[in-house]
Amino acid sequence: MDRRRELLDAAARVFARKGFHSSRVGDIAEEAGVAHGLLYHYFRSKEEVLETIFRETWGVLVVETQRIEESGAPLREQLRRLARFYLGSWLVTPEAIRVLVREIGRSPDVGGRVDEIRAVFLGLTRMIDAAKSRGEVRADCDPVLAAWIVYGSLEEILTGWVLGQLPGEAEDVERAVSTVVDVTHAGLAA
Amino acid sequence: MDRRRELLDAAARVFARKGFHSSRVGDIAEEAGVAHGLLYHYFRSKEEVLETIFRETWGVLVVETQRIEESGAPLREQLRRLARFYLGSWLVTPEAIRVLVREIGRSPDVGGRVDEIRAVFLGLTRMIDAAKSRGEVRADCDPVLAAWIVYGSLEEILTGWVLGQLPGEAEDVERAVSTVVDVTHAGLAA
Amino acid sequence: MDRRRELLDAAARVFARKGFHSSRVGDIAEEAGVAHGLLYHYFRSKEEVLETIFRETWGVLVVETQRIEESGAPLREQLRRLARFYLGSWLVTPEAIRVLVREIGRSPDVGGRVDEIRAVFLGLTRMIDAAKSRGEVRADCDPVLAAWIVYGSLEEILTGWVLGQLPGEAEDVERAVSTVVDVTHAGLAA
Amino acid sequence: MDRRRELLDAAARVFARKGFHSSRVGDIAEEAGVAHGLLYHYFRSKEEVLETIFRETWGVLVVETQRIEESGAPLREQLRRLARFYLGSWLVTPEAIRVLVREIGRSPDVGGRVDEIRAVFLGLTRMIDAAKSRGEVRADCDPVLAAWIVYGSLEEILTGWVLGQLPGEAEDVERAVSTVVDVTHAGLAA
DNA sequence: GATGAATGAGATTTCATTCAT
DNA sequence: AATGAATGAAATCTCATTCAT
Repeated sequence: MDRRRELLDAAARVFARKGFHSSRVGDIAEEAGVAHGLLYHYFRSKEEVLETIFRETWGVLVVETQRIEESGAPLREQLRRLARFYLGSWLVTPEAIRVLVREIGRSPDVGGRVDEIRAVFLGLTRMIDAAKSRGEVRADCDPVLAAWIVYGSLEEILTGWVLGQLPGEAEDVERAVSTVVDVTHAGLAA
Repeated sequence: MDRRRELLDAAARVFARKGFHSSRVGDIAEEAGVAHGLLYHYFRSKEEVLETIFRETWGVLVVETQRIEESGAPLREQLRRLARFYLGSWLVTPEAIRVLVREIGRSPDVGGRVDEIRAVFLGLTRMIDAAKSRGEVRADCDPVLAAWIVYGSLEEILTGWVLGQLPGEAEDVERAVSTVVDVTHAGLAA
Repeated sequence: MDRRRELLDAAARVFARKGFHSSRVGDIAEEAGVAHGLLYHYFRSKEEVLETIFRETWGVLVVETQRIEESGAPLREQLRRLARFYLGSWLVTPEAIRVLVREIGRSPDVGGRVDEIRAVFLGLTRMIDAAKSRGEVRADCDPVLAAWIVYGSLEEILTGWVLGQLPGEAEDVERAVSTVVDVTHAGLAA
Repeated sequence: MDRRRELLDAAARVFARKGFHSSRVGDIAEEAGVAHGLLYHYFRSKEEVLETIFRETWGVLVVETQRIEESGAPLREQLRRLARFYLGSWLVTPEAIRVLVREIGRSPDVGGRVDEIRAVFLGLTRMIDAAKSRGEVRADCDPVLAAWIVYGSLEEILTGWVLGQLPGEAEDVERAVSTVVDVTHAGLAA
């Protein structure tokens, strides 16, 4: 009954399947089982649909990253929570994640989104920097590069799932969380 | 005088600037200083141009990965050479890298490209596995996931440069190589 | 208000005027007073428009031929009805006739159309053959060749009208019917 | 060695196979085994190639028709010679014939060719009219329509061969000649 | 004569978006 | 709210023709 919601979910599925540019507005409407004109009651454009998916999905991530940062837990614990949240979302909303991975941050017009993406990176960087101050991280480690490495590890595994190159069942997710945390933490640790 | 080459380079520049989908065939031709019809003398379609850029750029990476694998050097050394080659390509052919980073996995038919990508992953996986046999890597470490983590770290840093979010001058590249090698090797090491 | 119909009729007029290959999709749309994009709402391609005109026009001829065959009337009567229907269509839908006469066998894929054409030929052949059994037709006459001759006579006269080489007013049509029937029937008769 | 000849023959074959509009200049050149640019040494345009084939092939027909007319032979004999020449050419230059049948007289721009086509019709009409004066043809028979009927019979049989719908071996040709002559002569005879 | 790279007008087709119903 | 016919800008691709070599 919430047509807006249905359209968003349908769009996520379609974008996930074919990519944003190759997805027609008609495909989304068909997936949602409505006439394509209806999409324009709820969104100004196809672009806005993507934008909305991005903000909804990414927004949650931003909030959670902040929460983790503010917890002040040890880095290893923070990494675990971040990895669990990020990779775990694959099980909850795989399509939205797929869209994020494929379309966002790679698109030539990241434009308006860049700040929100940066927020996550900054949070992660600050976590690592703080851990460094606490002596949990090697002194010669650049927190900025480290943040990119951690994030890249997470994103690549998501990509593997997205592209069907890595097994992405529930137990695989748990194993991936452990591995990423083990490797990155050991890699950064003093 | 090698018009095919000129068109390919022009296309890389244009794709890098505006993305594949937003680039018109006319843009490529204009960049190359020829009539757009000529592009169809050398390529069957705009898609084939992208495909060619992809194969060319990725091809050298495949070859180099093989070479590194066959060298049988210690894992740390192998990682260093891989990181140096991969990240170093940013200084050599930034446009092609930009195109690769942006377009891989965004077109509806990643299909054709996946095989060559997989070749690199398999090589990396085998390197880590071999190192594990030699006792250089922790026993509880899954080489497949580890390969994805290493690759993800590299690609994310490239993405940072592509998006202008990370400084990507020559000295930054060298530092990035060191950091990635330090972190991933320490993360994997026994 | 039946836009599909309007487009079909407009296309017939345009094709009749300039031939299929020289007609642009825009010409058809303009003739129908709509935007050219609308044509693709109703047809998959310009080719499909021609195909549809062909099938519609030829379809009634197939049906009528069958009806005439099943009537079991004497050959002369059958020839008269066939000629009247076939040549008479020049007065009813001259544009469609023009298109048929001009385009049949000129496009690279006559293939799809050949079956329906054959149906008429087979019907005509069977009529002549049956008449032969009844002793109305000379024993040494090959019904297949005879059918081609009859059909050729009809089509050539239509061609004459299409090309403006033969007068094609209502009374000319009636005279043509008589002449074709007289000549072919006398030619075949025992 | 006569490149011009080779190109003309190649063009006839290609036009016959795919129709004039669907034939590319490159197809003709490839068929002739030369570079496509060479065609423009011998002909001003693709159109001129068709024009040339038309004139060469049709020219012979015009001359022969005249000769037959001037022979003053009985109508039956004239019809036989005409049919033999016209249908017989299928065995000699089937491609050229195919082109004539498919492209000429049906094309929306018969323009310049109309006079030469008319010449054959006029000749045939005069033959029938003369025969009528000699009492060989029914008094109520319109020679103009009769000429179109005769010509249509011949052309349709050629079309049958062209489209592969009628068997067109040497003996079939002879049979077709007899049948057409028998039918049309009996049809016209007093 | 012979080649084929180069041109560019022009045609088809797609598809996001609008809007009357 | 919901529909889908209608629009038209824009993009890809084709191919006859030219011309330097």
